[in-house]
Amino acid sequence: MVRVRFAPSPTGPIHIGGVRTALYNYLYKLNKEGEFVLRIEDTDFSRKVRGAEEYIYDVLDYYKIKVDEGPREGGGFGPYRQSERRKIYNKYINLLIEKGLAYYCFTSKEDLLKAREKKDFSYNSKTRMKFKNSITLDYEESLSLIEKKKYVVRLKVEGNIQLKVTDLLRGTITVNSNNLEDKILMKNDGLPTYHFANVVDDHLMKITTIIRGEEWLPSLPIHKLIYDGFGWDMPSTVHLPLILNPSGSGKLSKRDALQNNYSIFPIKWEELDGLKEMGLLPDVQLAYISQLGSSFNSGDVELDLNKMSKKFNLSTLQKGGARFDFNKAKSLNQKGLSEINSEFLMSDHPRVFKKLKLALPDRALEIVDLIKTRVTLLNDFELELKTFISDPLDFDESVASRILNSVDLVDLNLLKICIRDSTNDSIKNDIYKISVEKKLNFGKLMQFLRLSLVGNLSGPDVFFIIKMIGKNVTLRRLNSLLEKLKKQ
RNA sequence: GGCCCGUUCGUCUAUCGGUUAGGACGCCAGGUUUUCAUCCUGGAAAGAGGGGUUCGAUUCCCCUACGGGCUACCA
Repeated sequence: MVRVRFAPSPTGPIHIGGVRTALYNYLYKLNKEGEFVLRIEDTDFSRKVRGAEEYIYDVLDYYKIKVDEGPREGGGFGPYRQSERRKIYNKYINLLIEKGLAYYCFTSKEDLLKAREKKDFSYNSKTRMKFKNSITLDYEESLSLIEKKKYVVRLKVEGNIQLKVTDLLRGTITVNSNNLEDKILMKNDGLPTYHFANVVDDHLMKITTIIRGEEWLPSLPIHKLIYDGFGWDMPSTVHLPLILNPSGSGKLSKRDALQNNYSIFPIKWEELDGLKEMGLLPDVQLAYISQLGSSFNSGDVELDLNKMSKKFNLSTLQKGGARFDFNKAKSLNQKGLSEINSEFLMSDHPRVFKKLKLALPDRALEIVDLIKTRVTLLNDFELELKTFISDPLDFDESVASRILNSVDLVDLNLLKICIRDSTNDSIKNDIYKISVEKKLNFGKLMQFLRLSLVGNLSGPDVFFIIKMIGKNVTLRRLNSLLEKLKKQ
């Protein structure tokens, strides 16, 4: 049974890098018919942000990623918030200390800071003898310091050992333990650091495959040492390439997004708009994100999670970092919108279509059916739909004068009669007939008609608009423009 | 600085020793259309550099360069 986990820390809104990690874990779980665990890694009290855990759940809900076990769902391996697992960590850290694989360290933060002023300082097998810890101090002294609770627990890393770790994506990596530190496992506040909590939890929660970001790769040897210390098997790991800023310089950042008018967040966080607010469909977001760092969903892009999971395969993963490209996401959105069922679209996004439904309840569906092929973002509907909801407020004057240069205002009045006396199906022919009879430019007549209906020269098919808004409204708009021009 | 991971069109990617190095987005040109958009057709566009190994390297190895990550009592 494959068990995967998504283990974010609630230190702020998760961004699409986190979403991709969640997505790949979820797809892998679906593909292998396994289980998906959500674990909240909240061991850093000072960085904890209110609402961040709710945001994680909101985002998973939004994308329809279903959690099998987690803080809200429960499960047989809880609690699923690390802050609620202190007892467990205490038990296991003691085990490690008893085995002589970890030790108490009494060096203050200040002394540590001082030691770091020396270049290339590392707290390791060579330097640990220079500090106060349960290895250098005698038993009595250590005990009294431990009782004062002013200690951390460090992993005892033996020097000069060639360590081998294997990553499913990156193969075997060899590191000499001289390059490793005696990492802190338990902090002064009695909570574990990431390295320790992570290993203990993944083992206890029976995680079989760890899929996470590449930023964790350097600490893999430390984790390996902890697993070995306990005599536990290490889960398989996959370290995903990072998602980079569009410019390619560095990890995805909020600042870059803000400056370049895109978003790295799924949904609104405080004042920050997410991709949702920018008008991207959730499944399009996911499909796009799925392409960053892998090829399983390129070509005929799959938007459905279940179908996506059928294609998902670890062997399609890429090793190099991938830049985020908002324009490509937009293009995918345009395709997604043109293919989506209009009824679903309207019921999923009621706010976008509220005014239209009010104005033309019987025709809204038909209008959306057409307009959805013309827009890129959900937000574009507002502009495109305006024509069907209300009369244009003003007209492009330069276009009007250009038309009047070649067609007389009196002749333009013929359009009114034409529309009044025609049926929906015959309008086009009738206008064409007039243009021939009166030797008028058909194109110019059309331009004028469009100008009166829309206010400028772009927009959907004129006759579609007329059919939707009806003859009365059409004549009203036509009249309004004619009157306006007559006065000039 | 040290350690680790990477590097194919501008971008996301295909290629698992022999290909005219393929696709997608973007870009350019043309076509369809009453306009804009869509849509269709075509085009320009890539193996970081240098050494090996091999009959043959984008593919395997080494070096260099460049990029990224880590280097907290943060995750």
